[in-house]
Amino acid sequence: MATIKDVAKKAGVSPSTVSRVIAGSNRISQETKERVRRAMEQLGYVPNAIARSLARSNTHTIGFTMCRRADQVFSNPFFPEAIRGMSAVAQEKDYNILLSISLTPEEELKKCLQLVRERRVDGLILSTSRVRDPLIEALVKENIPFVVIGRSADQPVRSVNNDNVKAGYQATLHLLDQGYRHIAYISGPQDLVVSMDRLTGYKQALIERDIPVVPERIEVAEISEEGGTQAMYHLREKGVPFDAVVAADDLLALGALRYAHEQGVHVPDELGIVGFNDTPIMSYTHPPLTSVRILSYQLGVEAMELLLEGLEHPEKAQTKKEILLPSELIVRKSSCPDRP
Amino acid sequence: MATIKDVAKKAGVSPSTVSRVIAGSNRISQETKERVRRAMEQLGYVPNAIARSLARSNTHTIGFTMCRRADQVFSNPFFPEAIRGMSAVAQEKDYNILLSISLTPEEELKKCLQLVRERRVDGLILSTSRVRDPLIEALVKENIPFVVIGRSADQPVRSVNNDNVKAGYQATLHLLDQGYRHIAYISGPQDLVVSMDRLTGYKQALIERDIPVVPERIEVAEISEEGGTQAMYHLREKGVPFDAVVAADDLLALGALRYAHEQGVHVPDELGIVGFNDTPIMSYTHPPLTSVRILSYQLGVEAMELLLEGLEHPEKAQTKKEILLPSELIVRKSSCPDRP
DNA sequence: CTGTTAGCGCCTTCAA
DNA sequence: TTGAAGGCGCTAACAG
Repeated sequence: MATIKDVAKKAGVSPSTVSRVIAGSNRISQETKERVRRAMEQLGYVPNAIARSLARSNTHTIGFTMCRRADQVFSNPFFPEAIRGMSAVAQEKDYNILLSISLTPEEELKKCLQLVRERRVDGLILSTSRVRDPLIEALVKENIPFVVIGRSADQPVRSVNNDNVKAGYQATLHLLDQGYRHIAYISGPQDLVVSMDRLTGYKQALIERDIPVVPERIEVAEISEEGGTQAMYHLREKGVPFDAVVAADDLLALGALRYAHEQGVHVPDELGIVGFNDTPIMSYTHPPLTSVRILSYQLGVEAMELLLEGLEHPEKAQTKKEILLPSELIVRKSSCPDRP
Repeated sequence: MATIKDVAKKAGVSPSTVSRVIAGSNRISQETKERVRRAMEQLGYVPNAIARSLARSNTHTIGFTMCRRADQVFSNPFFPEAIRGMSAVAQEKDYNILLSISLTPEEELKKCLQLVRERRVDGLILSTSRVRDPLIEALVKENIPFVVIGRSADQPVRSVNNDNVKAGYQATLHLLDQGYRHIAYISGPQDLVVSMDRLTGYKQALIERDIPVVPERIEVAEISEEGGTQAMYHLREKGVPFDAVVAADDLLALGALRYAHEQGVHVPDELGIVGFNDTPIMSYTHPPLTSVRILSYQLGVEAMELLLEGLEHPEKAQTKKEILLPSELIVRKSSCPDRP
C-alpha cells in the first residue's frame, strides 16, 4: 500500500508537498500539483485515515448510539430512517458513522464513554433521552460534542426533536373532534422524555376543551403490544369509563386493538384508538389505525447537521439549540366512527 | 487527556512497560503491574485507539454496508435485526461497527473501497449480493477480508446465507399441500442472488410433484407493494390461470393481497398467498399472510463471527466457507382455505 | 523483567 | 513555493 513517501519520491518532491496537495493548499505551483496528482493516481494512493486522524486529532467519525430491547426494534422503522438521514448528511460532509447498540442504559453509557475516551469518534448522536439521563450528564461533564434526537428535560443541550407535546395535543384533539369524550392515555415508561411530552400534550388538549384530566384514565406500560393490551385491561379493571385511547406508541395501540378484539369491543364505534409513529403496520390492521407520523429521516438529517456544525464551528457548539420538527396526524378508521 | 507517557511518568516506568501492562503481557512483575494500574486509574487514562491502530495497523472496526432504496427499508426489520446480531458479537470481541448506507450499487462499491483503502476498517460485511457482483469482485481482487450475508453466485467467498432454495421449496410445497395447483411466482429483481435461489426452490417443488413449470406464471417485479400489485395484473393479463402465488418478498405479497382486494378475489379460497421474511405486518393483514421467517439476528451473529474468525486466523480466511441457516414457514390464513 | 529506539503515516510549524 | 524536522500516541523489536 502506497504511502505519502512513495508518492513524494515518485513525484520528486517532499512528503510535506504531497500533504499540501492533499489538503488543497493554494500556496503551491500548479505544475507540482499536477505532478503529485499523477504520482498519486499511478500508485493508487489513498491517504491513510488513521494516520491522518492521529496527526490532526480528529476522526471524521460520528458515533450513533441506540439502546433498546429486541422486541422494540421490530416493526418500527424509526431508527433505520433516522440513520438514513444521518448517513446522507455524513456522506456529503465526508463523515463516517460508528454504530453502538446497547441493551441497557448502563451499557450504553459505558460504551459511549469508551468510544469518546478512546478517541474513536469526534462526536455522538444519542437517540433516547431519559429524564435525568446519566449519559447526557456524563457527556456534558466531559465536554463532548453531542446532539440528542429527542430533548433533554434537564440540561440545555443541542437537540433535534419531534414536537411531541403538540403531537399528543393533536392526537387528543382529533379524538375530541370525533366526538369521543372519555379519553384514556397509555404512556410509555415514565423516565422517557418522549412519554412525558406526549402526555403533556394530551392534558393540554383536554384542559383546553374543559374536560377533566382523570388520573385513573392514565396508564403506564412497557412499549410492546403485550404492554398495550395489559394496560387496557388495567384501565377496565379500574372501572373508569372510556371511549377512546391515545397510545403513546404504535405498539401500544396495537395492544389496545388486540384488547378490543379479545373483548368484542368495536373499533371505532365503541373505542377510538390513536397511536404514535405511524409504523407501516398501522395501515394494515382492522380497522386501520390512526397514528402520528414522525419525520424520522428528517430528524436524522437535522441531528447530523447540527452536530457537524458544532464540530466545525466550536464557538457555536456551546450555544444551546433545540430544533423542533412538526409531525402529522395520519387519520384512519380507528378514530373515525363516521367513516365508511 | 492523559497519554501513555503521563502514566509512565506517574508510575515511574517507561512507556513500553505501560504498553505491556495494557496488552496484558505476563513478562512483567506483579508489583509494577499494580503500580501502573493505579497510575492509569488516577489519571483516568484510556488508550488512544487511533494511535494504537496506526502502530498495529488494524482498527478493530468492521464496516457493514447496505444498499437499498428508502421504500425498502420500510417495515422490514431484517437489517436492524442483522445489525443487532453483528453488534452483539462485535461487542463481545471488542470490535466496532462502521455503517455505510448507499442508494445504488455503484455508490456502495465506491464507499466500500474508500473505507478499505483509507484503512478505516479491518474487514467488511456485505448484505446484498448480486449476480456477478462488482463489489464482491473488487474485494476479492484487492484481497480484503469480507463476509457476505447472502451468497455469491460466482465466486467462492465466505458467506452466511438463509437457505433460500429450501425456503422457496417449502413455501411452494406448502401451497401444493393445501390443494393449490396453479401456482404463480413473483420474483424480485433478477440480478439478486436471493431472487434466483427462491425461484429455484419454487421450481424444484413443482418438478418434484410432476407439475409443469409454466414460464408465464413467473413475473419479475421491483420489491415494493406497488410492484407486487402490478405483477398480479400482468399475470392476469397474460391469461394463464393461477390459484396461488409465491411472492419472493413480503412487500410483493402485500401487493398481491391488494390486487385481490381490488379485484374482489377471495384470499385464501380463490387465491393462496405466501411471502418471504415474515415482517411484522404479515400477521395484521386480512387475512394474515403466510410467510417464511428468516433468522435475521442469527445471520448477523454468524456473519460477524465468520469475519472475525478470518481476521484473527488469516490462514482460515482463505478457505471458502458457506454457512447456511434454516428458515421456518409461518403458516397463516392466506394459504389455508380450510382454516377458520 | 524493563528501558531504549525506531517506527506506523501523516500534518504542521519553521526556515529557506 | 518548498523542504526539513518534529510530533500525534502507541507498539514492537532489540538490548540489557
